Amino acid sequence: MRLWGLHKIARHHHQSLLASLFVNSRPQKIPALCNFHRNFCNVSYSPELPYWFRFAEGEQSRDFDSEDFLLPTQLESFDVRPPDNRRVREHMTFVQIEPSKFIDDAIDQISDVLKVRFSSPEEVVLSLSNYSPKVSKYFVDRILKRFSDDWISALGFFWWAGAQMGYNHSPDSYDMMVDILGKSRQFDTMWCLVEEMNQLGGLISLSTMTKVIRRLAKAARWKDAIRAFSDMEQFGMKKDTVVMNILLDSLCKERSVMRARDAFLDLRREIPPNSTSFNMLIHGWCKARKLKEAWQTLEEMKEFSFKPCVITYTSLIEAYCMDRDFRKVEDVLNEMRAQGCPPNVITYTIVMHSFGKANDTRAAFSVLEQMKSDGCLPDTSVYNSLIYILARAGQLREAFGVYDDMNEKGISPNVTTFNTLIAAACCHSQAENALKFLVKMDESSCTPDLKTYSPLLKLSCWRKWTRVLLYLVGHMFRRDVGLDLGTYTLLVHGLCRVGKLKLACIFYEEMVLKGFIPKSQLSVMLLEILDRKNMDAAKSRVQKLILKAQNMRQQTH
DNA sequence: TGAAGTTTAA
Repeated sequence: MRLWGLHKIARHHHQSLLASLFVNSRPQKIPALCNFHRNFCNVSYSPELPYWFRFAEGEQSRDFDSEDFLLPTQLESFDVRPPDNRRVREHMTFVQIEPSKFIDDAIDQISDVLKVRFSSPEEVVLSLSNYSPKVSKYFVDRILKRFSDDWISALGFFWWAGAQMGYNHSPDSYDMMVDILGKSRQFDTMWCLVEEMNQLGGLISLSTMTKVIRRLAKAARWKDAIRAFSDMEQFGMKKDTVVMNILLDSLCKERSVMRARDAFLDLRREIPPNSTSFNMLIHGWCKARKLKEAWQTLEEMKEFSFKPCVITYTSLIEAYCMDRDFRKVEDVLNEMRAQGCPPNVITYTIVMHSFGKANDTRAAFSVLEQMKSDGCLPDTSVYNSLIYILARAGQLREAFGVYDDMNEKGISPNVTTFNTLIAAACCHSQAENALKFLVKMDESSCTPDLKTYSPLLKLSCWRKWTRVLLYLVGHMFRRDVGLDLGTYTLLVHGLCRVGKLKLACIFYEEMVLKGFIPKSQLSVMLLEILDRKNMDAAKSRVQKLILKAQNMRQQTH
């Protein structure tokens, strides 16, 4: 039996967008794919509809052998280049060669090397020793971003690149590397790198320490986070209010207001707090739904002779909104006005949005009116919220209309705008519209993220549009959007449900190899189905992966 | 990501 996803593939034989999905399949072996290629070139281009989608739609009922596919993350060449889609769509069949293509090719070449699972960064350096592309900051940052959840490859590459003639890492790239190590909880290695930055001199900045502190707090290493702050002076940095606030904020955001408060009580004797310090704490209490403590902190704030501001009150309002306590919301709004501190766009957005969430569309709109009559100019977030509220109320057409409105009024959409639109369309099974927005997004300056794709992926699973699904995964890879645990889970689960077991296994395998630990429910489900279908080879392979995942779990705890 | 808001939950 052939191993999943391990076929060698030829480089560059197809230049077309969709054809890249099939790079791995050998046309002479699979007639359907030959037809595909021929059909593809003759498909008439309709500007409204992504052409690849039309094709995929016609194919929805046909199954194919997923053994003939590689995950796009394993493909050598996958021609969906981010900034250049307009030209691709005009010409449809061929991507023109750009000067930047050479850099992109070099990036791909190095990526191919890095995709192998190495057991140490040293091994990575060794494997890269035969390569000598021209290294630049752009180059390094692209690779680091792409491998941001694979610290071994990232670090090995980082060392290798730093050793190239005529190239020195920028402080920025160092910070990225520090962040990657922190994200994968390689704290010893992270500290070594920070030490190196210190020795080289002048590389450690506030942003470095911010990353260190936030990552430690996120990993529940609160004491270490506080220690990192206390030891900052040995890196030649001042412990001032700004940094203390970063510490407080990190602790608050990681669901540990109590610790933030303790640290605050401890530190405020040596470092004078400012109103930001108090606002952060109040926000922390609000997020933890400890309204009493929030109000207490507000009193303390006054004792320190800081006046509560819009931000202070807005945090409290948000907390009451989460409780759907709209009477209290009104009280705080009135208090704000009485204090000469009127609500702003953000305050109103929060209130409007939570009325929308509570399915009270009318109330939401009356907040919008109030906001306008108070002279607040609606911004992108307000429009985004409106789109969400309308879509939630089933008024999809109106929601899409808001998008047109924005463009007319010169308010630029952002990632969230597109994500909301795409999610709304998917939610109402309007795949075509969802994909249209994805294309529009490519034309705009917004870079998609995971949230852009997850509703689309979910829908493609549902509809059994395997090709669309694979296309999307390739699209993600090209834009350096990595799959996370949730997305892998969604894919494996969805694919199992519609009976695409081999493909589900491929994703499952990649998930484990990337170091994600699947929830046991997922593994059990996959095994059960494989068992029922008598897919013994697949089953034993999955069992091995489960063992591997269990070992990983033990290592991290 | 990071002083407050907009995307995601049966």
